[in-house]
Amino acid sequence: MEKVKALEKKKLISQLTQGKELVNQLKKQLGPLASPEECDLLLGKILSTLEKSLSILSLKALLLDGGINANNSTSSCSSISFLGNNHSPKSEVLDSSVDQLDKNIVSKKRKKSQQWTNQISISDTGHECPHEDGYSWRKYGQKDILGANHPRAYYRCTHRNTQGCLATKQVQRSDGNSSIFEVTYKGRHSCKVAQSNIFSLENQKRQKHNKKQEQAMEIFNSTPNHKVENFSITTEEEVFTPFSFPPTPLNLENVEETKLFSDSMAPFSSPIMSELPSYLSMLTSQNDEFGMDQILQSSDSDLTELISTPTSDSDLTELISTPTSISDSTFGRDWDLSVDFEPNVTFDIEEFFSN
DNA sequence: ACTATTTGACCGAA
DNA sequence: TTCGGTCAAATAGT
Repeated sequence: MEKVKALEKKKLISQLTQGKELVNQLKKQLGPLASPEECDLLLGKILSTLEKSLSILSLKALLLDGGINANNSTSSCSSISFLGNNHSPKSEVLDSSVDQLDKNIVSKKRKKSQQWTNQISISDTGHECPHEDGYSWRKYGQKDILGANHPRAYYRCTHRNTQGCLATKQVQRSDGNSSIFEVTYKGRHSCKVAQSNIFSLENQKRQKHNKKQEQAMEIFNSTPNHKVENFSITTEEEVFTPFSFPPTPLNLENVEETKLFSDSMAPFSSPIMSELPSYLSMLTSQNDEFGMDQILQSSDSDLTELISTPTSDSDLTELISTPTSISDSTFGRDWDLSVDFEPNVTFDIEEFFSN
């Protein structure tokens, strides 16, 4: 356990140092010759760094709290936010999720909620609609939120009436960075139409990605000093499935949906898949403790690149900030990291690591 | 005509 | 009473 603590501390320091360095770079970028693209890139990296740091801290707090229970089969999920401050309106959503878990613990008689809450922050860096996620949404309301600079828009699945799909989402521009949209998903899609939409969206993304790589290779090869002989185009598997385990079955009752994603979709393919928890990337470095080294084959740095580095202004930068339920027997055992993070946890860092 | 969005009203929780 | 979430009539777009 001591080893793990040292590793955590080292990782945390490394992440924070990296963050500091990136802020310095950004500071330089913000001069008269500032490049918006470069600033966007740096901001994404900074956010990712902070996110990972907080992941480490949150997981540690969670572990201290005895939050992970590998045998627990609860479907309760929640979110963690790294982008807002304590007064951010979305923290209310998070708090409610935590409350919900607490209530579930206190009263086991109560039926467990079928609802899951998720948050994905999307940096709107380019031409793609920041809200485009393959699903078909219908806006049903907008509200000015106290303390927030931007109103919150409420969407529900278009197929609510026709198919009874109860999925909803909330979209709000980030207070700190208005180019970032904070998207909170609530409820699962039960509609069938959405799945084909997502699949087609994913295919478009993959095609774009491959095209970019081909272009990059051409440019690279045309550079005299950078001739590449074995430039292997990364396979879709490598690009889109940084984790080697099947996607999260958010609703075990909804086998069809789960199967579809398992068979054909990558973890980051949809809102559902995008909720792969950032703290899992951190777990990869602790996999000896969790026995996950056979499961999580991607390195931490790989993940950082995959998650936080936009390859062009048309790429969506999905800052995955939401741990959610992971329950899948494909792991060789029944894993369930259905955990709730308290985003507003405060603690003494020295005390934190001295435990 | 049909569908989507806007926006003030309403409701429930805190 | 306040505030976030939803409803539903009005409006806009096709």
